[in-house]
Order: sequence, then C-alpha cells, then structure tokens
Amino acid sequence: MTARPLSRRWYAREALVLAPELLNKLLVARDEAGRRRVGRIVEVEAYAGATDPASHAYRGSTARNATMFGPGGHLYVYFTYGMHWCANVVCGPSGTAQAVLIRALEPLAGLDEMRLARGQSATAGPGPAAQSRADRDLCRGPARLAQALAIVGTDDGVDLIRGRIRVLDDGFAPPAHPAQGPRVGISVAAERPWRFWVPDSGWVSASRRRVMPVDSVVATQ
DNA sequence: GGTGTGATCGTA
DNA sequence: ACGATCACACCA
Repeated sequence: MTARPLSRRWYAREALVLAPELLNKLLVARDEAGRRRVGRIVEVEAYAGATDPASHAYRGSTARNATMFGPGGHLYVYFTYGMHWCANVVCGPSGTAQAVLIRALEPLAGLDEMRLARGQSATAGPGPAAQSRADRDLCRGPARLAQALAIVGTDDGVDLIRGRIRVLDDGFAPPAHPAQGPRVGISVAAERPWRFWVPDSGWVSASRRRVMPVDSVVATQ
C-alpha cells in the first residue's frame, strides 16, 4: 500500500480524538540531500488549547505559539530548555489552538542520516568497538526525534499535507486499544491522562509504558 | 532498572 | 524564573 497524506478535515478534529489516531501514522521529513527520514509515530500527547493549563496556548496567542491558532494539519515547532526543538501536529477547528506533541517514533528509513544528525553518543567507547547511537535512542523523546529529522524553528508552520515534513497514512491502523497515561514534564493538569502510546512498543521508554490505573483514567475523562 | 543534576536561553 | 528535555553520573 502506498502512503498518502491526510485531509485538512482529518486534522480538524479535537486533540483528544486525533492523538490516538496519529499512532502508527508515518512522520516523513525530506532533508537537504533529498533523502527521506521516516519514522512511525508510537507516542503522542494531546494539548487542548484554551481549556488546558498545560498548553502553550492557554494564555492566548503570542508570536511563539501563533501557528497553534491557525488551521490544523500544520507543524507547531517550539524551542525549550534553551537547547531543544519539539514538534506538534496542530489540529481542531482553526483558532482553537489544539495540538498533539509527537513524543516518539520507530525509525524506519534514513537511520544513517538520523544518527549523523543526532551525533555520536558521548559514552561510546574508543577504538574499533566504538558504537554509534542505538536505533532505540534515535527518536525516543520529542527533542531527540526533532533532532533526528532535523526539525528546527524554521519548520514552524509547515503544511503537513504538502510541506517538507508530512504525516502519511500507509494503511497501518492505529492500535485498537492505545495505552494511556499522564503527560510528561508538566507541572499543571498533570493528572489528565492525555498521553497515548502503542501498547508494548519497544520504541517508547520503558519507564513511560506504565499505564494509569483504570479508575483514575475514567475519573478524569 | 532507577534517581539526581547541570546545561542553556527564549519567553512571559 | 522557568520550562511539553536530554545526557550523564551514580546506585541498585
């Protein structure tokens, strides 16, 4: 089956609906050499916009988050901790500033380019046995996958249907029962179980594969 | 496997 | 002042 982009309408749905639907879709970036770096989305987080204190859009539109307030199907890229870029899929009706943070990919193509972009591990020992970064560490984490796909600030606002970076559907269905748990690294609304991942995926950090107790999930939904 | 800490700078 | 984080050191 050939991989095809998704429609603008597909992206116009609520972040909480779209987030699990993005699981198992492909994230594809074309690099300067015309090579494609491809990963399958295995972990995401939903950010609901004005009603979500953890969202960058919670306090309204600014120069930084302007892309979130535009139409769905575009990439919102932000800079954090003074050194990292992270990538989100903007979704929902235009103006609602909803987004889904891409947290991890299973790398499928362009792994050599990804490794080069990520750099050698500082712990790789010297000599012929010096190992380059493990496949597992290429795209596990939002800043790592952005670096692997060379996603930076100039990619903010890119159209995911036609742009340098695209989300494609290759017919691989989302998991029927996605795993669900709390979002990572936030200090407010931390109880909302709005992180979704492919159950048992080895491409998601083991410590993040713990599911939230069912009653607490139900209670906050 | 887990925890703790420093890096580093744009944003509000 | 504080991040939608990461790499590394150290402990188990």
